[in-house]
Amino acid sequence: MQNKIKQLITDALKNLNIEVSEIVVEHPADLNRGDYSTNVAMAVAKSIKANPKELAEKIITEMLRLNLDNNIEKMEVAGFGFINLHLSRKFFSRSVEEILNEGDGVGGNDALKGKKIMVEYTDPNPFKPFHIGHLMTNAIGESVARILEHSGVSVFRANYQGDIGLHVAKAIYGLLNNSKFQEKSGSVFSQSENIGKAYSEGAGLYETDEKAKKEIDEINKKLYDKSDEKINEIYDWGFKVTMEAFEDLYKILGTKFEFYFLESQMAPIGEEIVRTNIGKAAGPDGGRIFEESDGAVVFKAEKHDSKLHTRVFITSQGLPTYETKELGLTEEKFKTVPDMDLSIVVTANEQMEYMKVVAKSISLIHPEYESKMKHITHGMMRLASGKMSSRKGNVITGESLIRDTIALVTEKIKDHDWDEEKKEKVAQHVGVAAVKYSILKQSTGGDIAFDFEKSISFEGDSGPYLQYSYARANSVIEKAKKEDILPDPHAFPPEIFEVEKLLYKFPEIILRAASEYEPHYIATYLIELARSYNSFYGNTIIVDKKDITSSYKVALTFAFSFVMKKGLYLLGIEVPERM
RNA sequence: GCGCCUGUAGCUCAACGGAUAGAGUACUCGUCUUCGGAACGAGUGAUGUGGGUUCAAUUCCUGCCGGGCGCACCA
Repeated sequence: MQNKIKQLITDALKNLNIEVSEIVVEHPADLNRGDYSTNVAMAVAKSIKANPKELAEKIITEMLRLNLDNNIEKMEVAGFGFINLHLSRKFFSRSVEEILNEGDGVGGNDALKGKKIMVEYTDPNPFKPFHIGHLMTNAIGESVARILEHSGVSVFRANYQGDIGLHVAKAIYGLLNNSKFQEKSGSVFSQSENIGKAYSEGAGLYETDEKAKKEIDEINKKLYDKSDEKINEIYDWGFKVTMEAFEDLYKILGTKFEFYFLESQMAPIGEEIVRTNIGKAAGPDGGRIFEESDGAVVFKAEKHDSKLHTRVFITSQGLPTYETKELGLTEEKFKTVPDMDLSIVVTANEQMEYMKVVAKSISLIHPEYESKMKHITHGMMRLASGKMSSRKGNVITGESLIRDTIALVTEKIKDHDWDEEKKEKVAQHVGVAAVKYSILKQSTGGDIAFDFEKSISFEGDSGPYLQYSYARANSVIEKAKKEDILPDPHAFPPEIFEVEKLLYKFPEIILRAASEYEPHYIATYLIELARSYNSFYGNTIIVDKKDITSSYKVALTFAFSFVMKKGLYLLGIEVPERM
């Protein structure tokens, strides 16, 4: 529709002998102003020395003459010279019909059809707790993946695990130091929780206790060369348990990864790349890629871009750093998926600067990858009471947050007349929705202020509110079935409901979310949509045998439920039929 | 110090350079005869600050003030 309007404006301007380089057609913020608006009159008024309002009138007259389409009801001049277009009743009923025909494919597009994109996200480390940052990364990554898929992309979900390094040694020290953490009788969840505690203890002692620090460094070496039977045994158990616990969580969260990359395996690949590129000249000024400095192998990125800085890739002790592993990972990714169009990595923004340096080094070695790497960063969870730190003991793990929220929902629905299995499922879906929505409702970049009571809401601007609206529409549909009222998009009443003015915008919202990698456009759209449906519901009797337009209202309800279900799916949220 | 990000109602967040800056929450009042009150309706309340560009600036540029992150052998 937008393109049709643009064409109409272009033709009108042509007939008036007015040249415009770019025509902007957008939706007015206020639905009452119209469905589309354009600012062309104001944009060109000055250059052709015309009064914007008069010019707008002229353009409208010309557009009316050219308009043979019955989609546009009327056009008018408003404000300083905006041209507002109102779409016709027929247009809206047709768009409702279209949604009903599309069914599950609603809102989809093939803008990126055939593209292969890998999305790496979540990245929790074995032996460490699954914290809130992982939850944020997971929610954003999963949603971006789904949005891309709905735009025709073949998405490959990847997860990168730090299976080796000092953090593992710290956890193992904690486990050795305190054998109660090695209790193997409980669930995978409680075992991994204990390992998380062991890690915290080890990490704390590493900072404060000289003796412990020495021992941990010792364990770290043994881990690398696998020389200690006992440590190997604990490692194997701990790795398995924490990874299984992550999988349990992924099931609840609705994520399934195709690829798992392990740091320990990326290290030698990256090291090989670094070593073969030491001393090689690169870049316009002939700066080197990697060079030796103080016994370490470094990349002086500032030589290539003044905003970047030097980073160590191989330490003076000969150990590869995270940068090197990332280098190996990137190359491995492009090998794993041949002809990949884009490799996306989602992480917290504290890694932004260092990723730029790594990306620079990669693009010097593989110039063809430069435009195929994309780093999406999100903010940190801020706690009302100050920053989270494991030493202060105020860390809320992502795992416990999810489970606490689900428990809250369970309490809420405990009196429902359902079997336990259904209660558990609904509680999970609603709990996950509450958490995910609170993360996805705002644009990715910024920090999220976290307050359990306030952030995890079930009312108003919340995930459960959206699910509730869906469940409610579902009840309406069931009642219509009982009364034998079939949906009919042609039996429309003269008035146009607000829901309809939002429903047809769904595809363009998805397109925008996909092109900017921003799930929040969908979240804010769904809230607006749910609000309009609830308002419609409150002011209208939808299922009413005496009303000949009832079948249209039922059709509208179907359309709403299709869009809501798909929209929530794109956010990684399931919809319960009842709640 | 340098670089990147950021500053919008009391609080948590929106606004592709456009019109009267939108929601939620909190607070006040109202809706409970239809199909689910996790709801609906109404009210109170905001662009950190000084310049600049533009027909038009929360948005772009710039000075200042405040917050976050990063800046060599951690990840």
